[in-house]
Amino acid sequence: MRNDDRRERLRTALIDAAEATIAAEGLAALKARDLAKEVGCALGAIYTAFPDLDALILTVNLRTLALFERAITAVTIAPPPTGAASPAERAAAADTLVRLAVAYLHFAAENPARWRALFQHRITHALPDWYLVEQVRLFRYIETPLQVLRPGLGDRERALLARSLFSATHGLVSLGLDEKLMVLSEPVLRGQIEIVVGALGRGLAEGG
Amino acid sequence: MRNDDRRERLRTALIDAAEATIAAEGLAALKARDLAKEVGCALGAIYTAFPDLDALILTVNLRTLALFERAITAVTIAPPPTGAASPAERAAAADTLVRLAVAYLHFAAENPARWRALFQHRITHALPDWYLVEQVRLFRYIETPLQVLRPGLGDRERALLARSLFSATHGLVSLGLDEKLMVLSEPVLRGQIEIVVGALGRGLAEGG
DNA sequence: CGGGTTCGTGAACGCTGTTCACGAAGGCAC
DNA sequence: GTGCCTTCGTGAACAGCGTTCACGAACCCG
Repeated sequence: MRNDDRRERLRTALIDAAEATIAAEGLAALKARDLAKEVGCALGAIYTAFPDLDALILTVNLRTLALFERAITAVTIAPPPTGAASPAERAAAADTLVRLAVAYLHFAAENPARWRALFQHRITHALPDWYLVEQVRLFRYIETPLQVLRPGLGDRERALLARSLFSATHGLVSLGLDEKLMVLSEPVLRGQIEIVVGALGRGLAEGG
Repeated sequence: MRNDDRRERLRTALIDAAEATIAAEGLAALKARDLAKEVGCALGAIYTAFPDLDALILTVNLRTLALFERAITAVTIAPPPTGAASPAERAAAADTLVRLAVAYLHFAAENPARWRALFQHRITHALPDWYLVEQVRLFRYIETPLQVLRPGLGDRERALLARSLFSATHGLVSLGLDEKLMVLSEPVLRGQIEIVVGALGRGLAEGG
């Protein structure tokens, strides 16, 4: 249908424009009227492509997650071989955790507005499934080295610990870059992450 | 002066009403018109007592910080004696870090709306000095056990590490309680905090 | 009691996201 | 091609927000 084509064109045009605005000026600068003007459609047309601006923002955030994944695939390790890991393999796994955390910091520092939109955005409705699936998938990057470091953990415990490790790292990056509590330069913050995540890896490896 | 008295009455009435609203319904429910109706003043009168709602919110947040301090004084340890700490003292310091983190979680879980207002609030202007001073003061609760655990650290490094430890804990609590990433019950989250902060303490104590 | 100053008042402003009656445009039967 | 029906974008309008400001009341002082 010609109509569906136009709808799809409008959708992508809106996503592109919203992404550009968020990346350049932040989530707070995203206004419905500006958006309509940029893509050359009427104000109400936005709401034929998305139920509300929240849904549009969520779609932009999905793109950000895809961008982020491309940034961390470089520091990933292979899935663990069956059987006990050697001390060297354990050390490599701990090191991967640190590299992942540093990669997270680096992405946040390089794409501050995009990255902030991921969390600054306050949800009213429940998150859609396709967004949650993406989150779960990304956590595997943490679970893999964790499986080497703590092979005794069950699937649920490992998934939970992976989320906790991410949360801790996110706290470091979030408060370190945001001007609310402190503003740290990226090198200083990287040092802190290496210290904290490094200590975490050591502590997790030794503590039973 | 009679006028100054009324201004002061208005100020405290506004803070009280704002605090009650934030505690009961969250920061998003705080509206200028509702506030004026509750304290029985005109809409414009709010702006004779505070430059804008942000300043009022910040004052409420200061009260929250005071509340929080009362909640953590119970788990504090005495300032470290000069000289090297015994292994038992080091273990006690590591344990204090865990207890502080758990106390932070507990406070956040008990006062969710108040606590969220501390961070949900997006700043436009720079934070006022009296607010920053309060923040610095509260960080000493973390720095004290840290000084026992890592006596070799300089003042700046210790202050930085204290902020990093707080940031990591805040990440755990923030993402664990907020429904964005996951919703964990307080006991489960407490377990995660004990695991992560415990591992952090061990890793920091051993790693030079 | 008059005159000057100070202060609260609330209608109004500018901005927001979202809606909806309307008119234009597309598709279809004849 | 023509008439009709449906379908869809349009943008004025709505409800709500924080903030402002001319105005009138209330106060202080001589």
